[in-house]
Amino acid sequence: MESTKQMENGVASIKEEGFLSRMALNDNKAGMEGLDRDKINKIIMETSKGSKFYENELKRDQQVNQRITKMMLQKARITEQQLKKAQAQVRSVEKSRDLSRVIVHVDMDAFYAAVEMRDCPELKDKPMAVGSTSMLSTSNYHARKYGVRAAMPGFIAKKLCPSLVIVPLNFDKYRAVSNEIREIFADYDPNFQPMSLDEAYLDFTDHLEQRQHWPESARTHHFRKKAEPSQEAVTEVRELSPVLFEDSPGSSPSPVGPEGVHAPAGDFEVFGTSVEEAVREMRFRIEQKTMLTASAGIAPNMMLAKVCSDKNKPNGQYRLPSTREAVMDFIQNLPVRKVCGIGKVSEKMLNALGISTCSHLGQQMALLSLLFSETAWHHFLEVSLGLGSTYIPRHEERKSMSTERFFNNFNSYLIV
DNA sequence: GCGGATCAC
DNA sequence: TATGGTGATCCGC
Repeated sequence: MESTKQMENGVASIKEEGFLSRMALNDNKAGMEGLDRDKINKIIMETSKGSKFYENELKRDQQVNQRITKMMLQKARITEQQLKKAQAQVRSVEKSRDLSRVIVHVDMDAFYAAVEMRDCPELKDKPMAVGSTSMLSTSNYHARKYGVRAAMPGFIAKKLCPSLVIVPLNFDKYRAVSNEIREIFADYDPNFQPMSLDEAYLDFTDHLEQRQHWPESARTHHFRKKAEPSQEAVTEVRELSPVLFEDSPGSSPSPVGPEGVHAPAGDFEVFGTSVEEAVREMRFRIEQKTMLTASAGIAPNMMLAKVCSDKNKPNGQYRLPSTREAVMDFIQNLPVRKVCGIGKVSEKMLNALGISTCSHLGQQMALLSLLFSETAWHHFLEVSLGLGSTYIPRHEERKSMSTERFFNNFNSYLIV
């Protein structure tokens, strides 16, 4: 489904079919819809050709191709016994499904770029990226329209978008903002797990239980006040927030439901007691405190929450209901590449077997048990069933995670 | 165990 | 001119 058309365009005289999957623009992330990928990839390839980097990538791609060839040879035989074993495992893993937790993944929108835009309003209208001529960390929406994105070298980005402004990294500033948002995270889950400066997993379960008994006053939050409060304070403040994307979906409109959720009437807003309201409240507080927006995903486990947080990015949220049906529906057409832990190489190997979505994964478990390691296979199995971790380790526990995982895996062997 | 590969940020 | 730096895990030796 990928690059044959591009190859015909003479982008490269490379025999290897999938080399572009390594080099080319990665549209796995948000904000890349509807741009001229062929043209962008052509520039990327032409600029890269002949460089040390290019040769190295070529070599590594050939190694992957060898792995695939080897794998295809093994594909030949599959025993009845292996098929039975696969089915037994599916049943035992299914029994471990836990839908009782509410896991949230939060992710700041274009974090570094958004911080720089906030602090330098002239940048708002310009295509801009944070990093250097060698490497960009992130870019704003305007730059993304040109194909400029994270992990792209700045000098290639300049070819794609000559007017691009590159702002150097300002880690102290990002750390300070990160501390601000982490204070808010802690109100919802004191054991939240930060993944980086701008991203975290939270377990909302306990918060939600308490929240049911909270009075409105505890769920009321104010808009940021200006130093000299004018009548237009609220709207003025809203304009301060950096506009990241033109087609931002925005927060899901607060449903005026049985809880009586109201649109903001004055300089404050009352949030309801549902998960969605709690997460909306958290994002509201982040925006009021930092003038930056965040996106969030709500799901019964970490793997799903992460995928969900990408769904309505930027400045949006998505909730996946905690039922087996909803989860399986959601998984059905989900590309395997979207799943945390499945990267470029795994994707390419799975594609070689005709597997591109999670439902394909489920259909091919017997085959995969023959071609992949026990741990990789087990991971694929969980993904195909929409399973993931429901336990978020606290900071201190992270170091002992390796033994933790060992025991979990070990136990699942014993069950079979 | 150790080095190489993969993955995520 | 020029394609990150780091930490974690897994795999095969």
